[in-house]
Amino acid sequence: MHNLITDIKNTVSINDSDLQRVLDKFHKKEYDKSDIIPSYATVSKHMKFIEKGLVRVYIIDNQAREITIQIGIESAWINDLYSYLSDTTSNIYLTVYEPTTILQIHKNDLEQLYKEVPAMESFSRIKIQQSYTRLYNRAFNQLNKTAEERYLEFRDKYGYIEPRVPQYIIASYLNISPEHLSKVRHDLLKK
Amino acid sequence: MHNLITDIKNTVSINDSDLQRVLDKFHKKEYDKSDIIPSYATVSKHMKFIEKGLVRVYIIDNQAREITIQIGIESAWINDLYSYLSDTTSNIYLTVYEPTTILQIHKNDLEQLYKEVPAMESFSRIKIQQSYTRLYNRAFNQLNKTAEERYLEFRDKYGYIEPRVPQYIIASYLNISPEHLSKVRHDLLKK
DNA sequence: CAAATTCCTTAATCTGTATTAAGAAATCAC
DNA sequence: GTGATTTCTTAATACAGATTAAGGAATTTG
Repeated sequence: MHNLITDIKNTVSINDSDLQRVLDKFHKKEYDKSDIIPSYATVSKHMKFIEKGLVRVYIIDNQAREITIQIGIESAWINDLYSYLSDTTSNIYLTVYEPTTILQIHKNDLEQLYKEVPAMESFSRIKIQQSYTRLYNRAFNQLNKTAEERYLEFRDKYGYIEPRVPQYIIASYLNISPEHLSKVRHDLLKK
Repeated sequence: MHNLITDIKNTVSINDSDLQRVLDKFHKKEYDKSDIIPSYATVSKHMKFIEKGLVRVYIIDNQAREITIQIGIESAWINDLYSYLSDTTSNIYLTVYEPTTILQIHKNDLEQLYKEVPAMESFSRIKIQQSYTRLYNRAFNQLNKTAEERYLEFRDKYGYIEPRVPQYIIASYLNISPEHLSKVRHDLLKK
């Protein structure tokens, strides 16, 4: 649980006994490459932390195209926060691209912890804020950028993820066709 | 403060003395049509509630185009939540389209209230969650829709706002050119 | 290691929406 | 109410990126 402990300690200050109480509520789940983590059509009831591995979060739009929302690796939280927060059915798919260890906590347990360990209420608020700001950046900073600019920004921020997933998944994260990403990369080489 | 009281009571349960304590921390600001509410290049320190009126929230992109993020009317919260949450300088402009009454609370006062009035911590969490889900919907549900579909969805959800602002502002909210919105509307009439 | 499958590239064509331009309609200010 | 300003419409042209198609490269599987 090394990465989880680091993540909590980096986010809030918490003493060791409280931390232990929190960790006790997490459950480990192991997945293999190509596994699907159940999410679609269910109501999300867990906050999920990637202790190790790589998971893609995506939706399928009304033209049957996959749009990648997040490519999560070690120390990322993945979840359909929308479903989790609003108790609605999830539209999100989660698939595993590397052997992956998930540590997850049930919403009920987390909400119980808010009462027992005040730092955790803070923790959740901060995590939701981070999700908000990340989504905001993605939605608006990329609204006025070309495919090439978006790709360069992605490489800049998340370049270390690039070699770990097929290129068409990067394309679907950038919301461009795989063919166009291929062209963008080709054109960049000539510059 | 009628709309604010209603909004708080609709969001959390709170007794009258606590409510009064909360209301005491809000300050009233009046603006006229065409006024600019200071925001750009400052760090947002207030949660702002529109008691009455209409305010447009927008950014200016790197091609000097305005992109409308939110068109807020009575009972809407408007803010650069990104700036407010992350203590960074705001990129957002706020302009007033009708005589407007804003009720605002300072971040310090609100955080103080979290300690004195627990319902307010809940209140903030719920409001941030709502912002998140709204942004999510806008970012992803509209990603795979044509301009026409987005316009129809807008009219469906926020049609009552349409007559209160110029059409080119709706266009910039939908992220299309005013000319194209004009065409979309024209084509819809023929259907 | 061969065959199958998945992934990537190239190139031609197509499409939705932007841009430019200009005039018409509506609204505002004196 | 008239002129000035703002907003909306129409239409021609331009362009970023999608789609389609097909072949090549890489990776996986038996």
